[in-house]
Amino acid sequence: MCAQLLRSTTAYAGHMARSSKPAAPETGWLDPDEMVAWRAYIDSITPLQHVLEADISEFGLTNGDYEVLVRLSEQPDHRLRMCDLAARLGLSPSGLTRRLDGLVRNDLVGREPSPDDRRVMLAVLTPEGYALLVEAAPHHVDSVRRHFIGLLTRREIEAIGSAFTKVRAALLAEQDAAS
Amino acid sequence: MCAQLLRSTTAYAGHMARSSKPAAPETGWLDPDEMVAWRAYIDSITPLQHVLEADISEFGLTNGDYEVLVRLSEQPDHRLRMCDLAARLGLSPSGLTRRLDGLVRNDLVGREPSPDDRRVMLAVLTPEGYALLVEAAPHHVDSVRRHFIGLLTRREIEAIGSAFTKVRAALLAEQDAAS
DNA sequence: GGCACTTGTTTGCGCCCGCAACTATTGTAG
DNA sequence: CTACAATAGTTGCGGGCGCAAACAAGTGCC
Repeated sequence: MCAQLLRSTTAYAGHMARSSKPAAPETGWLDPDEMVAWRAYIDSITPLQHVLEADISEFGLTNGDYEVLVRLSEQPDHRLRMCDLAARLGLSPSGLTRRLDGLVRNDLVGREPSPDDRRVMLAVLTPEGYALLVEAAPHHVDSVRRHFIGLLTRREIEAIGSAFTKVRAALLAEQDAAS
Repeated sequence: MCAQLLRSTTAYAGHMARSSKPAAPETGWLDPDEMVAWRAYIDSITPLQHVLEADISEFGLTNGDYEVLVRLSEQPDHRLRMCDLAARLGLSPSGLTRRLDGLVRNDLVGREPSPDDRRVMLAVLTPEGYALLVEAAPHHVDSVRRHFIGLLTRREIEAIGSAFTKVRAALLAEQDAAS
């Protein structure tokens, strides 16, 4: 419980001993509430991904595979340019190529050249892929509820929604600015 | 914005068309608030890890390396059994072995056999490792504040703290029960 | 004390994925 | 029209990491 604070104060004390300035550049160290939030978040995300992965593996999918199917299913024509799909998944171009390789092997996704631009390949959800998504989605949602959403109060859910919406927007703005 | 809902309703409609039952097994689909929270969270964690990784790379560290140094620094004697360290990091035994390989090569961490149990190796923070942590920590905290904590209200910080504390506790209890 | 059983760590293998290099188009000047 | 830049995608390479097997060492039971 207070290990998080010990952690920070340990390094902080060391920093204090070596630094001539009284505190960090401009923002300062995390206060107890901030530290609790950050540590709980950091300690949760990895195991949370792991349990979701374990649950979805029942359908022969990885978390990443599932996310591909979801993104394609969101499109009216069930297809998406590789680069757009990569951006939505936060994946590098090469990473997306390999991931699609696996899905294409299993006939869950197809590749087709775009008629508009001969550079682009479209990833297209196959009927099999859509059927598998439809089958897996309720179980996935159930898994999310059991391990995450279902543990929270309405107030916490709303706060997480507004908080991470801001975080996501800031990250998107930052990477847009970098381009 | 409403893509999250479209996403879910798309798959949900497909499921409805194929299922004879009126809804998911017992819990049901995510309502709008829950969906916003889940999607914002899922869309944030990967890019958030990426920016933190980019910031910490200034010190020649990966996020995972940094976490090793932190966990060791939390211990009074700056050492930890491999298996305990692996558990704290959510890493498999083999994963931890390789990660330590890198840190040992850079003299940030040392290995020493435990005097109590000749099976166990202790990972020990070297003076260089501790010095690097002390140097990097304020910048890391600043990065966390700029990309995450600093964007949130006090209410959101408290809610995230209590929410993920519960999530983490449930995940730990679950994996303890599995052993 | 000996023999099974558990625990702690490392290694072989394979998968995932990012980076840099390369190819194929398309867009833009001149 | 041609040359150069920008964009889309794939491939070679290397690093990170999980799983299963191997091995070492401790524990329990007779």
